[in-house]
Amino acid sequence: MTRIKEASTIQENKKLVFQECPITYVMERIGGYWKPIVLFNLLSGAKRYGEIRRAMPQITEKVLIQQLKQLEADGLLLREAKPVIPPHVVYRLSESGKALQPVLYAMAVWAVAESEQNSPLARKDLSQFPAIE
Amino acid sequence: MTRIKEASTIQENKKLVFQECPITYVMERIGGYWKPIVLFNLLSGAKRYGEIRRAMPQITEKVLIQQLKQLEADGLLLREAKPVIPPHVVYRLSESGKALQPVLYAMAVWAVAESEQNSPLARKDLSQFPAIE
DNA sequence: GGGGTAACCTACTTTCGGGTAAGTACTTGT
DNA sequence: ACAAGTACTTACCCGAAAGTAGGTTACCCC
Repeated sequence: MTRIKEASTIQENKKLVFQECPITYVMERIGGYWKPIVLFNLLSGAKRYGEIRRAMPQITEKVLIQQLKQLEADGLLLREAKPVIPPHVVYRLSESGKALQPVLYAMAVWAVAESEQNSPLARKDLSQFPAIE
Repeated sequence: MTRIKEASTIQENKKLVFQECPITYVMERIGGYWKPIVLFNLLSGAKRYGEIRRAMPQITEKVLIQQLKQLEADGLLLREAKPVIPPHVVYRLSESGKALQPVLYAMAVWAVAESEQNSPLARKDLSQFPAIE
């Protein structure tokens, strides 16, 4: 008699757990590789699309747009487009996005401490970590 | 004359940017959906494999093991296995892992504030957020 | 000697994110 | 008349991640 695995209710469980684990909530909103990096780039102030792209040469245009759209739909940043030619689009953090500053700062502190341990050459400092506004 | 897109050097760029953006460093080590959640569950202390699994019914066994292995290989947690039958395996945060406590705490603070805004019903408090040890 | 238990492992399949490359609309500059 | 700039969009493809389902070991208990 082969028993059946109890893993089939995972999709149900997911919904319940959102109410339990705060980190799960965070991952649903800013999870993934790129979103925190985009948010970090906007911490220092509103930027045009092209500025963001040049600040992140690692990401492809397609994925950048996609991440920006998702972050906008998720209420983490605001898109302001002036109807001119050539287009002029500015992205800025929403209030929810600004509220992530402590999270990103804590990440940066950890990153600096860790990379110092691993390779003392790559020493950095946080003196000019973006504040808000 | 069709010009060639300048996106072909993305793999090269990625390496360079690690030295520039601290958030990128963080994403390389704890990026992805599950890793922060696993780390959060270990913040309150060492746990057996089965405890972690029961604490995270959303994740499949396969993926949980995989994430634990990756976190171990990445030096974020330590695995201690007692050679008994049935097996007895304990996972605990390494020093690097413990150093993530402020990051996870900042995330939890944000999550609580945000979920209060969105649905005042889901009110939570952080009074028993895991300290370390 | 059959069932329970703990911490896995393996094979298979589907899904999804991401990479590459190119095109578009409209204007300004030469 | 052509290139350049701006903010995208589209199509195609690929590999990695994740889900599903089963198996394994070796002991203990009844």
